[in-house]
Amino acid sequence: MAGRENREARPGTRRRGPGGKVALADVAERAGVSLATASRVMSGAAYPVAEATRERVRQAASDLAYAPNMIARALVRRMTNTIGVVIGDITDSYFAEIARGVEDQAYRRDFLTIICNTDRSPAVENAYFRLLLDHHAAGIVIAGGSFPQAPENEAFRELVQEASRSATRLVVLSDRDVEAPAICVDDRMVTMDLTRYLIGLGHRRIAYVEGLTGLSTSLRRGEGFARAMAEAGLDASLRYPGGFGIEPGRAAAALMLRNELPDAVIAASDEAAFGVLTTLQQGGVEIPRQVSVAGIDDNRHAQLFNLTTMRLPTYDLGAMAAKWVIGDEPSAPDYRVTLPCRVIPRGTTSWNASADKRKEDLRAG
Amino acid sequence: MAGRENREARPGTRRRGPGGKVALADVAERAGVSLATASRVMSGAAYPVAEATRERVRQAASDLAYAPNMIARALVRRMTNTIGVVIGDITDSYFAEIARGVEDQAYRRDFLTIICNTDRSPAVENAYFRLLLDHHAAGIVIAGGSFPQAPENEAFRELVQEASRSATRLVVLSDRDVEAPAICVDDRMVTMDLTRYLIGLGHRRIAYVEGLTGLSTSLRRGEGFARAMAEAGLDASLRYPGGFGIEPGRAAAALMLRNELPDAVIAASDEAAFGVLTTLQQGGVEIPRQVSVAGIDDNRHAQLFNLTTMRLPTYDLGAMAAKWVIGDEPSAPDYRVTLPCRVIPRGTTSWNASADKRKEDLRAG
DNA sequence: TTGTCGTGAGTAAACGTTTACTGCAAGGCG
DNA sequence: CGCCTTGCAGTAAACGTTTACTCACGACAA
Repeated sequence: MAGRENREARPGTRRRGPGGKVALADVAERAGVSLATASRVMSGAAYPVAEATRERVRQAASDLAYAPNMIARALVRRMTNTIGVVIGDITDSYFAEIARGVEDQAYRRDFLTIICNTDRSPAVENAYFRLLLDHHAAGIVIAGGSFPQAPENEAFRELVQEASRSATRLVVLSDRDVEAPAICVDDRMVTMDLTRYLIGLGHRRIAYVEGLTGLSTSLRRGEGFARAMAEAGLDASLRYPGGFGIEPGRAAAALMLRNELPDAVIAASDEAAFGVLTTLQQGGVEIPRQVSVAGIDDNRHAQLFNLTTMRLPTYDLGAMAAKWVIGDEPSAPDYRVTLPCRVIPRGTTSWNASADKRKEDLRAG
Repeated sequence: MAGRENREARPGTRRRGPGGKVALADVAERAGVSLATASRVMSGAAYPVAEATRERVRQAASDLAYAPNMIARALVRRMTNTIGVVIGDITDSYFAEIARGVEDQAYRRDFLTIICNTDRSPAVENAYFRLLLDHHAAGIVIAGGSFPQAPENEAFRELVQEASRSATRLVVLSDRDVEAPAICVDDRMVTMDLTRYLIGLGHRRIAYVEGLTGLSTSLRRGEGFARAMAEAGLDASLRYPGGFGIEPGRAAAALMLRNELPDAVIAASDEAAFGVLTTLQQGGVEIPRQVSVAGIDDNRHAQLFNLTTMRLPTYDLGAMAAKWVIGDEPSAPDYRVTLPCRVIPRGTTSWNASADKRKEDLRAG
């Protein structure tokens, strides 16, 4: 018994290779158990191993500073401990918040978060989708809206099919019209509620600065604005081509300054609203006395500008997606959640003074 | 010859498994070549393969829609096609820009970018470092500064050692005082140049809003401020405890409003400068007539606030790091680059009117 | 004719885990 | 006393590539 603690190398056993990395075989050898037993202890599998043996293996692993090779594990499990997040641009705080939501959940379970910036190119989106599938990511979170007209949509659909056949879980954070779990916001409702809020403040002549042209999100937000205006019997034709960045907001505001000012402006994003806000101010317009301005997002800087905005649950979108990907519930192909949003009233919007006049006119008339 | 196109299965050959995934063996079989040859064609290795054979394999791969299993490849290559980026918080535009720089380069070579938010916790930083090492990332980019006092520094140092023994390349984007390639900015020079610029504008009483307490970057920036003030014979004691966010800027400005206003304020980050700026304005101070304000970073919103700031090459920091990680040059253990920064003068700083008076006083006196 | 070389292709051994089987005691039961 | 569980642990076959060797074959010089 004594002196035979270390058996000679079995086939499969191996001392530390040239890389110097200690492998599970080294741990097994030191603990005097088989590779299988060592694996069962280290991988935390629910498998009957005597407590004494378990402890011996743990000790050996700790002595040797054993670090499991995740790649080898991934090979047999057919799955890496990674979650891919496909977004427009990490530099955009909207996407950054989503990514952060994913990452926080991922970190808790020792998952790694892969960021994929597409710059809203459907081709790049597909390329990344493929890359993540090839990487055997545990999950893929696709966060951008789609371009209903894009020719790449067909390929995208095929990739979704392929994903559903594989073990990697797909979540979509915007209505992509594909068979995949979706965690969304009701974009139509977002602008409807915001528009109603402004109408409620007495504004009648409301301008809308559109989102990025062709994007599904933009389309739906535009619809929401139109519908809310229509239900109040107002004219929804005061629209400006836009985008989600600062510049489009600036350009729209510059146009407004040349004509009769609107009572209020809704921009499809906070950034665009910042552009509108600063440009109007530079043009001598007092906000909110003359014009109310509202954005969508409630990003970190909205508070700084004291901007009224629609708060979007960006972080939660990401966090929920990650939770489902990592979670143990069985796959739910018809999983679909809509998260609520709400108006955050701040200083860039106020009661429309001229509305008082209108009311009086009505009363008098 | 005819009818024998498909040889029977050799050992190692295998039809599509339950996962339905086509493997290289399937391609080899269809092309009527060995696994090795198929591998040599698909992996693009520089190895003599006849053009006809090469084409046959390519065709087979394309017919079967073969997608190589990156995990298996990674196992034998002992390296995944991933780059880890360890940052404070992706939601902070400073880090987002760095991450974007990395990702752009990574994407070009089909590398995946892993984002690791530490929230500036040395413990989390180490945990992620370990995780990335275990993941056999091709490279690790560490972007945050260090806390010279942190007890975790010892473990960090050991991880650096381990990294240097492994094949994964480590780059540090801030002076971490470890044996690793570094791509940095001279933080001392950053504040020195900015302070000199303000002194050049005639400001004498200059306040400094510090960065996050204890962080090496903050310490060096503080030193730079002090040195520039000293060399001009000015008092550098007007310092406010700070941080890199908006709130610390606000708090510092609130304090300033209670006492004699400074001629100018330098904040250790743009965000803090935004806080200073808006709070001073809300307090009735005219910028830049009464007080000049400058930040550090030149982030996306600096332009919106018309903020004078020091432009930091954040994107390039990330891009260069990624290039080196992916690049083919042999490892350069003493690789060390310092990137230049420059002042971006904007509207929040101006010539100090009272300096004219001083000058006249001097002339008269 | 024989030895040498270059070219193109195949064999099989890694890479480091996980896990489906198999095996062996010990204990319960008829 | 034989048989069937049950609890632990070991054997070996995957997982899907890459790559160090080996080999066959034709050309070419000696």
